[in-house]
Amino acid sequence: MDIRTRFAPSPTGFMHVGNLRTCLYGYLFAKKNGGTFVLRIEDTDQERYVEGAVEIIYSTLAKAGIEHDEGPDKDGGYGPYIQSERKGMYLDYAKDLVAKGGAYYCFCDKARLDTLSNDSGIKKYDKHCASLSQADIESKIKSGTPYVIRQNIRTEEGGVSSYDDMVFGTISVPYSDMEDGVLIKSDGMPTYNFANVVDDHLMKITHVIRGMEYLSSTPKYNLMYDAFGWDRPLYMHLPQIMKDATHKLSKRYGDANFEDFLEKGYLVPAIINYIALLGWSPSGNQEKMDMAELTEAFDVKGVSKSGSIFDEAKMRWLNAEYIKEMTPEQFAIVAKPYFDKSKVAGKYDYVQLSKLLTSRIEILSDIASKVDFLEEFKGYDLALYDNKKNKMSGTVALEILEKMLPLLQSDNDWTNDSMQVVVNNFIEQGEYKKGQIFLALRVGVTGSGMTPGGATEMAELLGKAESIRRISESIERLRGL
RNA sequence: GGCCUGUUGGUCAAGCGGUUAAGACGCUGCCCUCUCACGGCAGAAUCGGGAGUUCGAUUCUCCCACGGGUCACCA
Repeated sequence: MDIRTRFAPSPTGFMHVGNLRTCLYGYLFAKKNGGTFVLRIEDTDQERYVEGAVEIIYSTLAKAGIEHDEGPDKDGGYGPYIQSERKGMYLDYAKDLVAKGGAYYCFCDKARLDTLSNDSGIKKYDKHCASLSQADIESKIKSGTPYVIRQNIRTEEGGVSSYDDMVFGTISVPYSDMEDGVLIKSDGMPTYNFANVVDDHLMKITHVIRGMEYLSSTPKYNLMYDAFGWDRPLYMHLPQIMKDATHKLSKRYGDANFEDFLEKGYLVPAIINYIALLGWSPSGNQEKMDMAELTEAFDVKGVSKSGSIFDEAKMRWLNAEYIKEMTPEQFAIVAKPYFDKSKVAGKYDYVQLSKLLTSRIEILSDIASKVDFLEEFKGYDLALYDNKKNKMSGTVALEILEKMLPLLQSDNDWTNDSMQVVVNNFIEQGEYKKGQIFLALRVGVTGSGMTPGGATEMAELLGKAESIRRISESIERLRGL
């Protein structure tokens, strides 16, 4: 059997990571099994439609590296792939279902429906119109009475609708607990429940992979497949991604969108890798995996039943892992926008900076805080020279800097290596300890207690002229102590 | 409230009747080291509760508690 999965988002805004994960699993499952991954846009709800949301769906998939085999832009023979373009067909299917006894016309108006609430305020349709005579139905339709088409759950037969979910196992819901839901709205449009079943069948979807909010309504959908005489698909329901123990990650928090993470400086492979691990665990111990590895490793057996809390700290770690394996040149390219926004914008060689940053940055937006000090030399705290362990103080630093200045001035290469030679020669004179010398130099040149690299690396970065100028300035300030 | 469903360290999780209850993130300490990182090593920390079944339960059954989902002419 040719496996076909689909991702069927509604164009209602940004791509939430929960949706992305559902999409990812559908993609991985299809690719793992040599199947087809279909993209279908479910835009039957005009009220929730958001301008530009469809473009976001395309761009997200493209950026994420999830390539669909069929979709609105890739006809595979099962189109159209946009639900609103399919709207003409649903009514006929609904009528067919009525003919087969799986649905019926309902003419109840809102006023009557409102009277159906039970003691706890929960209403359930009472099948009032299920028993209408054929003549009644025809005359009401002829007279233009608005109607909907409802699913006909054969509650009178008793029974239970069950199916085997790929992750949750057997799910059973008694007919008596189901309601005759609306399939076709009074405007002739299908509801999600109906369109979904019809579309999945027509598109020959074999495995329906979606969030677990559909877990308990799936038996109802299966009854529709049965009534149509269609084969039921297999289902893989996914646990939720939570913000904390009691709240699921939602769009309301605004920080759970794929785009937001990109802006914060997360790398696409890291985001994909992390969300793949949320709710699924590979059989081995390897956690860092690219798309190809994920595809190879993906297995329903590893999908968990319980919801998982989104842990940004772990995603940061993964992101850092991806950054660490980049070359300075590669890093400089993705980091450029962040360098440009920092105080060092345009003043330093980004590749040089990148050499120091790849092992010290977790996400790209950390860049500014790591490099801004380069431009914040003036007025630094002279107490930075104090260090008990090295018996260091401003006084000793002054001596060291005064003696080092001429030595450094004679170094014309001004590379990390050349300066190492100069400094090592000075160390060998035995007058000061290595730690004291480097501390004096590092602070004297950077004005910072913590730098992303050693003293000579920083000096190389700043350039000879600027470094000498700064050392001189530091000497002046230290003399004033 | 009815129905569906879940519950292993702070977090992600492995486990599938007998284990010293993996691994990862985070955290703490040590080593490396001119600071910061990286890297290496070590450590603390977990089976929601109660009944059963069993020679033996984290694993099986039931009940309870606590979460989550669902109950629209939204998807």
